[in-house]
Amino acid sequence: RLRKWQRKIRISGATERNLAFALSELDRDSSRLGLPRSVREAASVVYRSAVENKLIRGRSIEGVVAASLYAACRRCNVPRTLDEIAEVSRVSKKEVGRTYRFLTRELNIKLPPTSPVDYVPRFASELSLSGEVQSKAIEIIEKAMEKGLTSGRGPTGVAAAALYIASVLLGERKTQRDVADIAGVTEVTIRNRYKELTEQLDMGVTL
Amino acid sequence: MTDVPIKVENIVASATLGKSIELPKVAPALEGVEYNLEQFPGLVYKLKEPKTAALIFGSGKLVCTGAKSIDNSVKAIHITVDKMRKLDSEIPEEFNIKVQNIVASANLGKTLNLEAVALDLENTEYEPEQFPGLVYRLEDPKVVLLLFGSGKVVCTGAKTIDDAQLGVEKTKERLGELDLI
DNA sequence: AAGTTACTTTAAAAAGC
DNA sequence: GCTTTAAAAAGTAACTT
Repeated sequence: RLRKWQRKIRISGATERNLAFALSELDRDSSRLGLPRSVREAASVVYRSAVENKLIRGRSIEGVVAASLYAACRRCNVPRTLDEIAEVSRVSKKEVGRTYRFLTRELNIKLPPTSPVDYVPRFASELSLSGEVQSKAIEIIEKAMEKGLTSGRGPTGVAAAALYIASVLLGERKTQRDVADIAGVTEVTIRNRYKELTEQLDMGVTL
Repeated sequence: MTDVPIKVENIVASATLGKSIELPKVAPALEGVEYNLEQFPGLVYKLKEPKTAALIFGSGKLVCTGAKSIDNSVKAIHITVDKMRKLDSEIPEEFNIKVQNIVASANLGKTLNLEAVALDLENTEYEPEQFPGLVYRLEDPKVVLLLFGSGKVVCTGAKTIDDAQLGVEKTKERLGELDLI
């Protein structure tokens, strides 16, 4: 009986140690990404439920933490790309994506695909663009979504092109290079989305 | 009358020769064969006609990929095994071949709003940040489809051409039921 | 800016790490 | 899970020219 009791203590000790490690890992990743405490909290909730449902087996704590954070960012509408999550954590993009799918499936978390709209505030502020430009960009994105111009396209590329167009329209022009760097896409992608949006939506050629 | 023509793009088939094989012994019969046993346990032999690639193992099992028809897959396997037999007459003339996977493409004819499909269609995964296609898992037939905004589709996982065809048709039917096409 | 190549996803088998 | 093969879909990336 004593042996059993000792094992229990040892196990719970390990459990607590793992949780402490996971939370410190979460803090590290979150601060590197400049995420608010609310998102960090949401991520810890996802992580804890993953532990409760014994979903850590066969997976690294770092990976589950990274995937929980990725999911929390999406749910809180302040998305980070898999590349950004992979950069700050010590988990590969592939592993984060795979663990994310596993967690959402096992925990019945259904998140709609990331909307380009959710990237607008962050990109705009990093580019020092006004609220008017942000509103215009969001308006462009919503029209694009209605016309099915976003199916299959990367959300960051769509957000970047919309911001670029809005910045030109409202006289706060930014270069494609600056927008591309902030959004983490290439200028070619911005150009492709830009052409598609200006041609298939209203907008006269504003180049 | 859904009648969506599908195009078989790739066939994966395996064969069991029924006798273990000394890879170094038969390798000389296969021109251009590649083998890095440290990297992968099988020989890699690429045939030009039918354009296929075969993976040959010491256990006497073989995998053939790349054929665009079952006939060509079977043909490629026989051509490859016949060459091997020139250096190992013990290899039987007859052996079993099994189609393991069929990849086919098709066009549904109408564009799809993937975000809408993702919301209403069951068993889907759609992550445009990673891949432009929406993944749809059908249970019967047990195949997986990749749906694109253009209306083009890829069906994989089928063991028979009929299942690939049925998979595409059921998908189109389901999309119609949900008013997504 | 156009072209080319290449990687993302899906399935499946093989032998072994 | 990984390694290796082939092939399509469409988007994006990285090099060349």
